[in-house]
Amino acid sequence: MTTIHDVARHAGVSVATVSRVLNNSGTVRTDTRARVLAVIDQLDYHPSAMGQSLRLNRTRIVMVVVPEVTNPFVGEVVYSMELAARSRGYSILLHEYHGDQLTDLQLQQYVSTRRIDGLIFLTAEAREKQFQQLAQQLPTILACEYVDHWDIPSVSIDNIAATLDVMRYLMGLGHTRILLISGSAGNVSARDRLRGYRIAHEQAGLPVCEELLQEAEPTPAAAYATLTGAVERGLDFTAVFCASDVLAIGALRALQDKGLAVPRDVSVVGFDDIMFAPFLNPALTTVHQPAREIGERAIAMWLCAAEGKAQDYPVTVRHELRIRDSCAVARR
Amino acid sequence: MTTIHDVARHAGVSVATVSRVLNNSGTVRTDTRARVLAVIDQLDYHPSAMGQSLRLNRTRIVMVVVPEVTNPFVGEVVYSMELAARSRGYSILLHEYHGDQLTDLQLQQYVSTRRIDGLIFLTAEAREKQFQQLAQQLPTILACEYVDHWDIPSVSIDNIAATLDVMRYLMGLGHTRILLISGSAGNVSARDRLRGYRIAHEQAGLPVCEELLQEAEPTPAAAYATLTGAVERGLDFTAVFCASDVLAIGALRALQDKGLAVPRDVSVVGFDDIMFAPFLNPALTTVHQPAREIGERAIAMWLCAAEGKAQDYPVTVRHELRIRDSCAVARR
DNA sequence: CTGTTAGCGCTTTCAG
DNA sequence: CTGAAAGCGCTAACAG
Repeated sequence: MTTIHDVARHAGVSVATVSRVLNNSGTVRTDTRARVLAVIDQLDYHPSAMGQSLRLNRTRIVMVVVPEVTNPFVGEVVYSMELAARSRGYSILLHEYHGDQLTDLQLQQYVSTRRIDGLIFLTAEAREKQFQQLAQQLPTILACEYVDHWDIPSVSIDNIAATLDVMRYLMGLGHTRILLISGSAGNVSARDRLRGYRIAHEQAGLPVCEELLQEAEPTPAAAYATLTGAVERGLDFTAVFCASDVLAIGALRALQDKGLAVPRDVSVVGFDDIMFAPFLNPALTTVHQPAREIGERAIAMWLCAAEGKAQDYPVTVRHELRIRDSCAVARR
Repeated sequence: MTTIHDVARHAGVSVATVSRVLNNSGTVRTDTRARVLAVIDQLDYHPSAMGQSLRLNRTRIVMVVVPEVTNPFVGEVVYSMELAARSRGYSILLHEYHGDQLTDLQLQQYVSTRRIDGLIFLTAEAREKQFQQLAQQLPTILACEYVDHWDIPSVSIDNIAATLDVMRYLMGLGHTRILLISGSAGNVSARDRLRGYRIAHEQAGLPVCEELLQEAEPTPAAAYATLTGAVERGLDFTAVFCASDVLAIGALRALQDKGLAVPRDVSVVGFDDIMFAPFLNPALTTVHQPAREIGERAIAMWLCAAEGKAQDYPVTVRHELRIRDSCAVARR
């Protein structure tokens, strides 16, 4: 392993000088610099990240805390974060989070041992307290969600407005009994989508029927089970609004298996617009979230926060209801 | 920031002693240990990861190189790797790889600057040379793929056997003109699936019709375009075998949009068995890969390699053809 | 059983 | 413009 000392010795200069040419800091005579550069090249020298980290007290690693990489929407956001971070010399440490205490502890460990320079949360989850505590210790950004009473930089769509778009669209088609399948309640997005659901009913002067509010684990299988159960119980509804496309895929199938045609008998709307949405059968009407943009903005905002610069937040990016083939006029 | 020196001072011992109790190394008198532990607790001391890294020359970070986190199958593998790694005190640094020179360079940088302890490749891609070079420098595992002429620990299903299963199933249903949509050619899995395709034809005494061999980017949209084009050109086939479920989703839709019913007119088979496969319409017949198991085994194997222990490889895990509703007897 | 000490590889102040 | 030296936080060899 060749170190800065080897380079210094071979070039006949001190390590300080090598460091200067490495970092373009201080002043180095042109010919000295050339000599050092030549040796660096010849020895194929690369400065040790650990040495630098210890000295500078930063790792150039930011941890991305996600609820489920397996969800293509999350994957897309993480993907763009990785590219954006890398292009700025940072790396992404991936961390799955499912709201358990052990993970809380592990997260705090990462922070305490200074293994990471900062955090980006893709989920604010139920454990807001824990997250707030972490956010106090390191630069932190919230992506995909927004929490009113928490003063932290965030980038997301307006989840409530998006839900209202969906609800108004559905109500415009004559639907009044809309089944909501949301993710677990701790999730802010789920909360916002529920909130939007209620507001829409209020605005339309319609009562919210609590039995139409269903929760499911974030898998198609769970949504399938939930919806199958609802149909079997004879629950009365003409449309289903799923808090994510992942859920919608299970919902679509459950309805079809129960002999209900989509959209003829029941309309279905998803959320996220994952890459599969337009190719489902029927093509899924859903809320498009600019995943790539969210990822890139989150990284940019994190960098900004890490440099201690002031910035405006929350940042709200544009969503869009993509109308495809899974909704029709209510027949009842 | 509290350091080991603070702890030592407060406990009235030397840093060596603190280090000993921290690492359970050497011998420490019970009461001394208790005193040190108390101070650690009181000061809420956590050893600096950077200090340890520099000293021990390891980061406890392993880089996972993936072709596309956005693919749910890949997501699932990465997910299980993250959990498995974490439970052993390691973290996952995510790195998207698309076969470009810049990324090759960045990967080498990570290795040269000793930012990571090792590598796990989810793709062997075209750039085998580059990967082999990296593998020489750090403990490396290949997951999901197997390369005959490359002596490296790997864990994967038997891609050729799996393809043969698919082909025999399809041929058993009377299909002789089977369209193959594979990912980009550099990909080993794609190569194996193509190889299996050819072997099956040979065994059946059927000629391989080159025009039935199609390539597509790994997105449903690309598969959709490819297949739509094939149908429009009047290409004659009764079944489509997709090298991944992601492709199959696009294929399914393309056929339906062209007025071809699946499976009545055309049969479709996917690969991977992502969580959406059973919920598609029709439910997709596909090859199940044990994603979780692959991820866990890969981490275990990496650890083994990192400790310099000998191990048997390649490890072949079980695949399974999951027959669902997207295939039927050929009508021509 | 415990302390002293020498680094791991790097950056940066301070002198010159 | 350059070098000497201190020190980031830690572990481990060595001495006692």
